[in-house]
Amino acid sequence: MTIVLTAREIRQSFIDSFLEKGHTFVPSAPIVPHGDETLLFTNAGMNQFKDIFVGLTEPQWPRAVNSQKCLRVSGKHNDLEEVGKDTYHHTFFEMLGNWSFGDYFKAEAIEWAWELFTKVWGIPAEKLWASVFAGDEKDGLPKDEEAAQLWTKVTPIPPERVLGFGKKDNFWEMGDTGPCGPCSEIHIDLGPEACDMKGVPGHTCAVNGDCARYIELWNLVFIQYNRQPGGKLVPLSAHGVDTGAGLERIVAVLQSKRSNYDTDLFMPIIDRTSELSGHKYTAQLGNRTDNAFRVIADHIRTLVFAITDGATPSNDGRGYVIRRILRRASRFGRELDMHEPFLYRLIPAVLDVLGEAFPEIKDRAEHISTVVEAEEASFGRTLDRGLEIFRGAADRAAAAGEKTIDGDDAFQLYDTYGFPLDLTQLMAQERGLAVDTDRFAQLMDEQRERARAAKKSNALLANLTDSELPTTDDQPKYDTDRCESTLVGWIDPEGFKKEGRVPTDTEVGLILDKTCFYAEAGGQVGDCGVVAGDRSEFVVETTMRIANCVVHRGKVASGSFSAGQAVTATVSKDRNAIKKNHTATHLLQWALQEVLGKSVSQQGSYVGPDYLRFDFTYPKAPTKDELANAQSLVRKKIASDLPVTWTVMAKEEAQKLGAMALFGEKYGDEVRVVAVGADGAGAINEAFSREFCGGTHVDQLGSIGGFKIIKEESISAGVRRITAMTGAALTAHLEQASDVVDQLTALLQIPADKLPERVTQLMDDNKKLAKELKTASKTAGPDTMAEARGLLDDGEKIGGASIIVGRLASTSIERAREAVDMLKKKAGSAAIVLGFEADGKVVLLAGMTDDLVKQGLKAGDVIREIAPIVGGGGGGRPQMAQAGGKDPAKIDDALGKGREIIKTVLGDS
RNA sequence: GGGGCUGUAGCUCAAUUGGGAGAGCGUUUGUCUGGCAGACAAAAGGUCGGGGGUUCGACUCCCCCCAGCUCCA
Repeated sequence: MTIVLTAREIRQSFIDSFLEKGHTFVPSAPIVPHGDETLLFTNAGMNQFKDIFVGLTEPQWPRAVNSQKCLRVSGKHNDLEEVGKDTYHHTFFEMLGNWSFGDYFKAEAIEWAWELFTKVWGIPAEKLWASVFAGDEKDGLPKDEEAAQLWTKVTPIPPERVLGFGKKDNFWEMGDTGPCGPCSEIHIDLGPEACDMKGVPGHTCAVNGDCARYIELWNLVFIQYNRQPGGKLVPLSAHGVDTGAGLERIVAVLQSKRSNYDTDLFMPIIDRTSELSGHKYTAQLGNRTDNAFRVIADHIRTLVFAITDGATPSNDGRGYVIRRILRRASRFGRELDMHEPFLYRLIPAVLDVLGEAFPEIKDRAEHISTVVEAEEASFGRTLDRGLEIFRGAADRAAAAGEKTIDGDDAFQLYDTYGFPLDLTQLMAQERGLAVDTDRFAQLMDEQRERARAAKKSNALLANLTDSELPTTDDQPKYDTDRCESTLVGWIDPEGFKKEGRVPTDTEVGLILDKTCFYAEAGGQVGDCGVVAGDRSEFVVETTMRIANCVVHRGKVASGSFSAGQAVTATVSKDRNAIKKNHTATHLLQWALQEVLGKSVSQQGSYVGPDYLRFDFTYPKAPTKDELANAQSLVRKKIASDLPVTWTVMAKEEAQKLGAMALFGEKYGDEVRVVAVGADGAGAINEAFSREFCGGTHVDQLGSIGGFKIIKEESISAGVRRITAMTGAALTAHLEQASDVVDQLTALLQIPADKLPERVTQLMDDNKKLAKELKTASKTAGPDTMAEARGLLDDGEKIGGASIIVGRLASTSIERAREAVDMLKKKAGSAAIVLGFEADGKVVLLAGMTDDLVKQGLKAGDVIREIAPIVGGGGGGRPQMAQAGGKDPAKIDDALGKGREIIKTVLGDS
């Protein structure tokens, strides 16, 4: 009898078996790579080791083993569209891997992989096949004979089951440049019955033969080359091993399941979906509802992990990818007749499956749920609006007698209103219409092209893939803001350099052997300041870190620089303000947790010289009182003037002390802990606030000076942002505010505390007066109505129509218009042109009753003719038109002309 | 980073080529019915997102900014 291992046991046995072989377990890096803007999400096990393979940094361990959380939703590896259609594509998956950094190579990698498969997991050896790289002429690479021979030497596999394949299958590259090498894969033969291409003409089951009978289980990559920007391959001196085995697939094989979705990694989620929707999952491919089950199960896993690690749905970057995945899942929920938010109700099922291996998702459960539910609701609104617009487009197509909906309409629906194309097609189909998808695709390409054309790269850092950057000693940043150092080299758009000179006015990134500048990290901005040589000066605008190298970015202000030169690095005075803000940020987080509870956890922060910003998870808006309490707690601590200390300790130890870490941030084995309220590193357990933090801080809380929350707002569902100020910036801010108050009290001659009341009263009074004025002006002043009646009495007649043309005393446009209306009513049939002067300008009004309009006499025409006479222009509708002008002396001329036109038109008819 | 759309009464939205800021719902008051549901009538409620510009005149046209939605990267 065979024992079926659970996914949890399989993951653990992989790790254990490599621990026994001298590997160090390295926990999964966050799925959202915080420091790396070139990568949206962690998409391969090797991401966190990239710097090691590229040679930017030294490995901490010769061998490592891990289970990496991976997301494949964008860029080179994008599996989003494939999910659900088959049994094995996922957006989120775990990659099991063992690693050698210049340590063991092909022989051990092959032998240990075989041992794990056949001995530990008991996969029958006769079902396994191996593949090796068969060489590539274009790259001038020979067949990987070494690997081919090792297979038969270190494992009992017969030579006929070791096959060679080309670059596509057996040469692995991370990107266009960088470390790469041939790889060797282990495939399993699941037997003829597993083939899903039976009956396809010309199909024969084979390794890499596209059917489900032979599937790849493990990829062993032998890193031995570096691909340079021109495409040239250079052998690496230090070899490495990078292996990757998708946990989901391994679990399916070991649990004898046809599909990854049938394993205990997915079934609990699918079962829950089934409960919620009332639909049954039948594990069929090509079935609409089963497809939906798979998509939903896959996507909710992705959402849980991405949101835990700090991504949040938004309209650009990572957040946008998250939003799209959520919407896709929500959309597929409709296939299962779920129209209300449901995804958030699947989260507990995901926690049950993966919460033990990745405890961080449990800690964030409430936050994930808030975010997901809010976003589902928002998508519901988007769909509703889209439905309206779709109706319009479909009606238009139907009215024009078309059988297809315009590609432009479908695109607009998608591009502007976020209405999915497949939904548009589905709904079109229901109305017997098709969608012009060719046109849609064309518009999509145009949009892509526009975006590409607008893209500009960060030129300074464009060519660093190959550079071996020196390590900078930046320990002085914690002790001093001025230090002596030596210029090691610099980075310009061509890459890292140490030969030649950097002349005046050039923008580069200087690299020193030692620096007191703080490189941007953990929310704290990079320092600015000056790097000075004997007769030269470099102004540092910001400081950043690439691997272990600190780059001072800025411009040569005078003289020139060359490598080897002695320099003095001086950090700007802003540093003091930054320190105050950073320590205050820690106090704020502590105070918020005191007041709002433990659901407050840091989501991000900004610490600059002018102000600080702290983003944290919290499901609703804190009340005024809660904010005031938090603020007062912070101030009390500042007044207490307790000391701030820091120390470096093992990560486990720090965690035991309860030090707070940023969710989704990656930390090394040794961490720096900043403790507030402890006197010296030995007393760190006495501190009331302990945080993992590499930033710079004040020594005593008292020096922060003051603290004030300036603003509290929501930045997305479940995430709040507090902006606050300290020190000199706060003083300046308050100074400015108090100046305004002083001016107002002087102006209104009342005490400051009465200001709001008085201003409200003034506003009310003003409104009242404006209204009174409006009614008063109807009765006061010249009696426009009477004047108008006078004009009517004096007016001549043509046919039955009164011709009323005349000048009024200065009045308002409104009253004059009312007079025109009155005249029309009174005369029954009338052609009216009135003019008057107001504020040195001219206003002309014309009005025609409908019967005259029918005869061709239009107010607009008349007004357009006569307006130029008073130096203006005008227009309007046939019944009523209006003009303005600058020359009051010509009013009578204009009126005369108006009379003439009216007579001409009416006389002719 | 680059496009598209939207911003008008408490809410949902109208306003022809630039020329009277409106509707429905809601609110308040009054009337009707024994009370409620409701019906009828009246009223209140607007920096037309903000700032420039063009024009005699801008909700409307142009430019900039802000906010929301949405697509591409």
